Amino acid sequence: MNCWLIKTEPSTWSWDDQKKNKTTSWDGVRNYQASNNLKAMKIGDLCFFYHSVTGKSIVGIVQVIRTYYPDSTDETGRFGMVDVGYVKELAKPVSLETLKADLRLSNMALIRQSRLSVMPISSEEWKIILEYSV
DNA sequence: GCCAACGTTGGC
DNA sequence: GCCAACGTTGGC
Repeated sequence: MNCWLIKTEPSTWSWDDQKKNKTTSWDGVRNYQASNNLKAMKIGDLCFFYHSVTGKSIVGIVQVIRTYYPDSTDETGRFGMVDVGYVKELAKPVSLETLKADLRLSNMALIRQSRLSVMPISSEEWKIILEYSV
């Protein structure tokens, strides 16, 4: 199983929305690198749910429930999406500041490539981040 | 196929 | 609100 981190601006789609709706189509990705990451996701893969701009924290975990398929909101037909379902909320959100302060996480794409919206997370990184969330 | 101009993302 | 980083577009 692989682990991921997906970003969203709370004004567009927030953790509260996710909690209320349980599942959602992760549409709107318009970047090839991010889209390729979506394509590599498998059913059951876990994703950290990150609030960008407002919050700048990992707030919860979702799980892939449908693999890559065409994004109906993309007129060019170039990009796809996956469906994700609510798994759980972190007891404590993990802020970008916290992640940046831990040198073991300094290779994370979240830090090195701030504009990428879908990125893989190594199992070591996943574990470290989870420890901050309790 | 190069690159300038432009648009977008997201941290600060 | 600003701006750095970076992706995309389109003229040549």
